[in-house]
Amino acid sequence: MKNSYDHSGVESKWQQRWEEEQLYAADEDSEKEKRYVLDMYPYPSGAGLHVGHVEGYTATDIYTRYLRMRGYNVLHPIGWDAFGLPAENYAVKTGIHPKETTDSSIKNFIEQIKRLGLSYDWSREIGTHTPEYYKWTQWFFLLLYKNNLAYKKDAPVNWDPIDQTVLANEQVLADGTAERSGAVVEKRNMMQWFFKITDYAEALDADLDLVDWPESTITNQRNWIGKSEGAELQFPIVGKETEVITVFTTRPDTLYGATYMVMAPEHPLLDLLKGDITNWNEVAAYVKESASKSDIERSAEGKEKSGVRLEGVMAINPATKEEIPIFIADYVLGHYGTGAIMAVPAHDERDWEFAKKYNCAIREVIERTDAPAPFTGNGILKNSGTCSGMESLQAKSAITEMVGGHMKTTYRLRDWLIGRQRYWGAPIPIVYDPEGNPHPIPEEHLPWLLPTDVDFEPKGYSPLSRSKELHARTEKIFGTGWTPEVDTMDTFVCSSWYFFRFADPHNEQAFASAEQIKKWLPVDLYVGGAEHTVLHLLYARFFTKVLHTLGYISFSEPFLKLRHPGTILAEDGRKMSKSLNNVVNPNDVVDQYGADAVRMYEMFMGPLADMKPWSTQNISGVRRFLEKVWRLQASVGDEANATADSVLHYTVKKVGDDIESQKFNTAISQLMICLNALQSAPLSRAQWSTFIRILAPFAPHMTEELWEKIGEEGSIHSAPWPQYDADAFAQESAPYAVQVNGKVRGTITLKSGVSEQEAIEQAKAVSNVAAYLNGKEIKRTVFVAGRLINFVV
RNA sequence: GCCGGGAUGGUGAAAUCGGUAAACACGCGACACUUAAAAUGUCGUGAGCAUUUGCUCUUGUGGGUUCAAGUCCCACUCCCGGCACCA
Repeated sequence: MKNSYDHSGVESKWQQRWEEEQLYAADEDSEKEKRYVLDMYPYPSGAGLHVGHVEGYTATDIYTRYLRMRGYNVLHPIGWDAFGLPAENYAVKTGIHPKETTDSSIKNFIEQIKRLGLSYDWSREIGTHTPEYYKWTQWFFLLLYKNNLAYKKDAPVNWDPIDQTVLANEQVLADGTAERSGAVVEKRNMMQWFFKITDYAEALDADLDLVDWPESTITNQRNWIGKSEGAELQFPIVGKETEVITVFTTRPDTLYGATYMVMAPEHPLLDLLKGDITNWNEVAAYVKESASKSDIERSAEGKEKSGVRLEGVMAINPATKEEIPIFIADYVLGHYGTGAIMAVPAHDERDWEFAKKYNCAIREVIERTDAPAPFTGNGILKNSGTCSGMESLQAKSAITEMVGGHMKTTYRLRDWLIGRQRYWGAPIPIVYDPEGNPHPIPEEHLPWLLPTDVDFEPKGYSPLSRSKELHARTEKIFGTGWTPEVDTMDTFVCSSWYFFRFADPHNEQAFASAEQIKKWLPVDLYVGGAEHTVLHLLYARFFTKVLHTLGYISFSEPFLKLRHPGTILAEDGRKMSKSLNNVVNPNDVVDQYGADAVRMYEMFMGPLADMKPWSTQNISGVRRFLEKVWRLQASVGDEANATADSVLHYTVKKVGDDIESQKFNTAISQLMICLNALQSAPLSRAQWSTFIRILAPFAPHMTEELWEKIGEEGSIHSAPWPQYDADAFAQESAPYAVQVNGKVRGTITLKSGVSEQEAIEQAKAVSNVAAYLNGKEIKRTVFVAGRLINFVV
């Protein structure tokens, strides 16, 4: 077609030239103000890029290109989250080494990304599976280990029977299935490596106040951390001088209503009381049964609670001095609070239910008017000794103090299990002496290489244990009888610090130099999927806070501003999936419509954060817009299009503002409005130059070609963003709505400086309005400058 | 159950501070160009009534505040995401 725009020729021409010129490399020596714009680096899957990647990457690319034109020194890097299970599972099936599949997937990703014209600084590319990178992942492990933030513990853990590895709590969904494999997770007791993220629970919660993140992401993280303020109280045990039961409660004000106690079946005190418990067989059986169940299984069995009373032992309510019975029940969780509770059946639904079933005493200690029990609200205390008559909120600290307890904050967050019984990950840099004690591998032996002489078949224990090379290496360096740690690290460890590496990707002395970190970090804008709310985004914050406390960095939050692109659904409104055969492949649409059109379409679909369905029909609208732009170059001459000038100035402002707030859909609308205006008459070279420059971040290839065609030197993407003149679009006159009783009855055009009186005068004269006002008394007149006049009759 | 977000034409959506709802597109219809089609261009397009200038209704449902509500308040329905025996 003669008139139409040849996207493939133009796009490949410029992609090649940009690469040769390293046009998008961040400038280390520049004095210009920095900006760090980051995409969540992808897992390089065999399936290649999907349209969801394109959405987020285009958003940051537009923003990045805009910032460069505005004179910022921008860091916009990309890399690969390259360790992980899909490649390893593929290796199990085919025998092809994961490194091979990963590297070929990366190659494919690079090709696809380059075809989209994304302006990454390729000189900073990283891959977490390279020894140069995982050397520092291991260094981070040792840093945490040396600072008592990494420990090994025999603990009940989540076991994924399909992927044959343990998982972090964050990788198990609410329904008890594994986030990755979909398998129902089993509970196992295993010796495992943990990071002590709980040390940072308070900071992780509090510092969410410091960041500009989506509200839902902040709340979800808060929920996960689960901060809860209450009190720790001690209940003596009858006949025991040394032992007490410590409980955590958010309602110390209801202490007088505590008529029994419940401990988790795994509570350590149980062993000490063993000799006094007369029904030990029954108790032991219950403990054994509940130990075999995961938390999910415990709660999945419905709200029907079970428990066993410890016969022969009693506790003492420290407020009433009454002797009260003790139960064990699996609705009390061993890992939360102190693993024991005081039960207040009158004012807690769970305790109420349990008390009804096991015939426990129920005593109301809060005044209330309505009958149905239990009452969980606040109110005036009763039956509470000297505290009766107090307001329950005030009584919290008073009662706590009275019985010698203390106020206490607890968190739901648990430590991060980082060991994996799989091959394709960074080896944990630990060796064991012949007695089995762990020792950190000295830094000079890093990177501690992932051995290659292993079969990948998961057999319920780590494939690295089958590596002869790894064992030989360990003995050679550390001595006979020494053995290597054979678990590898969760890939989320690799991604917890990658954004630091981009600042200084080739440094061999440090994970990144202090100067380069200071120059580039923190990240100014971070864009990526919302599915990482309690995974990557929590872990990366944890690592950052550790570096902060240890004095490596001066800031405590890694990502100042975060945005999530919404899911792109298939044309049928369902999720894209291979099995539904409704996946849109970016390659195909780029072939057909060009990268510029695909980029602009994805931005034009709707607000970045919204879930939106793909529409092949709508992409042709954007393509049509680009063709109109292409044809407009024929109308460029010496004379300006006078009628379009104010629109053009306004568009410069609007597009700039919208890019800064990531409202790309309305920016594109405005560009369309502007084009429609420019088409009305021939336009000047200056107008054309302005228009293609503000279009450049969206359609980088076509605008670069047009820039060259008007004989401009250098790249349009290095050209300055145009200035606008606010006077040019200041309205000399504005249309006013004329309302009678709030209903529009006519419109008039008034000069911008019009007086209220004159406006009212003219409004009354509008014939349709006059008819409505005829013979009626005007009770009130409302005048809103630039908008409307409203007569109330 | 609790927390967060949302619901606007046939479709994707827009609407600074409460101020003419539906911008910009898609689709559809008519016309122009063409032997014809495609492409392109012009006009029209929330619903209904009247068709001439107009009138009535309309932003999930029901109330309220206000001269004026998509926007603020109260109650509810449904959808999406998260958490869920967390004491």
